[in-house]
Amino acid sequence: MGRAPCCDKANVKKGPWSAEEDAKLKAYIEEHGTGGNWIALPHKIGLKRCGKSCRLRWLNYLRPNIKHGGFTEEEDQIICSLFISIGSRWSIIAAQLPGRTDNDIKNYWNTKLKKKLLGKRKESSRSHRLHLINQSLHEEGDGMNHDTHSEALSASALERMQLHMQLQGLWNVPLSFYNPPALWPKYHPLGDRVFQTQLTDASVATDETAIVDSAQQVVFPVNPDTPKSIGANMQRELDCSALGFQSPSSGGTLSVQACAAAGVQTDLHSLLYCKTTTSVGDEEEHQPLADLDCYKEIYGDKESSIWWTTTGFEEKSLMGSWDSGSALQSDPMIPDYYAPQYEDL
DNA sequence: AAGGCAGGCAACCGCACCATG
DNA sequence: GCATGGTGCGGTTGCCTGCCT
Repeated sequence: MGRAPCCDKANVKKGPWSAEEDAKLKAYIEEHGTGGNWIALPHKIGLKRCGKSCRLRWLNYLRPNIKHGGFTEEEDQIICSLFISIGSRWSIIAAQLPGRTDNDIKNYWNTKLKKKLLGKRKESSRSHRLHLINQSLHEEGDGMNHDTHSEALSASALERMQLHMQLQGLWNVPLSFYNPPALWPKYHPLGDRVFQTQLTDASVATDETAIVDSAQQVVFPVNPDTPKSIGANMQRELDCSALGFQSPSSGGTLSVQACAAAGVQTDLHSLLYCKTTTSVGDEEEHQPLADLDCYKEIYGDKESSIWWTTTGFEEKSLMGSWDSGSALQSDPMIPDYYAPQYEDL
């Protein structure tokens, strides 16, 4: 037996909000706040809406300082960076983009960014290759149930892996370079300071708004507007993985990551906008992605080529020959999905 | 001009988490 | 420790709009 519904579904209005409803809700909340109870709120103001619907409307549309559409290139890069690292944690991603809502970002990702990055590819070919991969893992691995393994490869994880491969294939750098914790502070309003702190003194962790890891090291500054639950979620993320920086004192590779942080903007930018920047003196040279040698090598010249190539994925994953900088081993989040399988290869 | 189709977006749904008694 | 209610979140749905044939 399921739990009781939060409202009387027969007596609540559904569908698009009218201007009058918007005005009522906005006026009430601006004057009284939510009162800490969304369920009771619609009754107070005479709206025949579910409390959850009111909350959603307020958070995604009526709330002050909400931005709609017009995502900037920098925002694109932040979204992509974070998605690659943490997957579809839209609320966490939204917390890094002031004025953006998780719903907005989710829609933007699903309708535009994903297509931009992953490109058009033949679904059948992709499915076939995934089947081969799963089959190989099943045969060579620990005898894990094939179906179970397939299910373990969530769509989100697959997309993230694909993005990893895109980046690695194009720039031939260890995927650990894309370790986003090195990026988050960079992008965050507070980030420069925190990031500099990382570079100079890993022991400093005085910012009250920062999340601190078990070693009392600042690993991520929390947006003051971030709901507590989001902060808690992020803390869990950080707790359950090696997401955080490796500090110089712990023998980490911060300088490399710092370089990577500086470079990843360019990399993602290139993927997103199909151009690459090559420093030639003070000049920047833009060239179409399809003209790049590495692109041709990976994707081939023919339009029918798919991005998911032997050189890009299968060779490494099926033969268990990931580089020392292997994405799946170094990415702090990927192991959630893959580690148990790859350990045995 | 009309019908089909795909993309974009707002909103809904169900589940998980958290606080409280 | 358990039950209950409120909230947050991600996935999904369905409507609207513009484009194509």
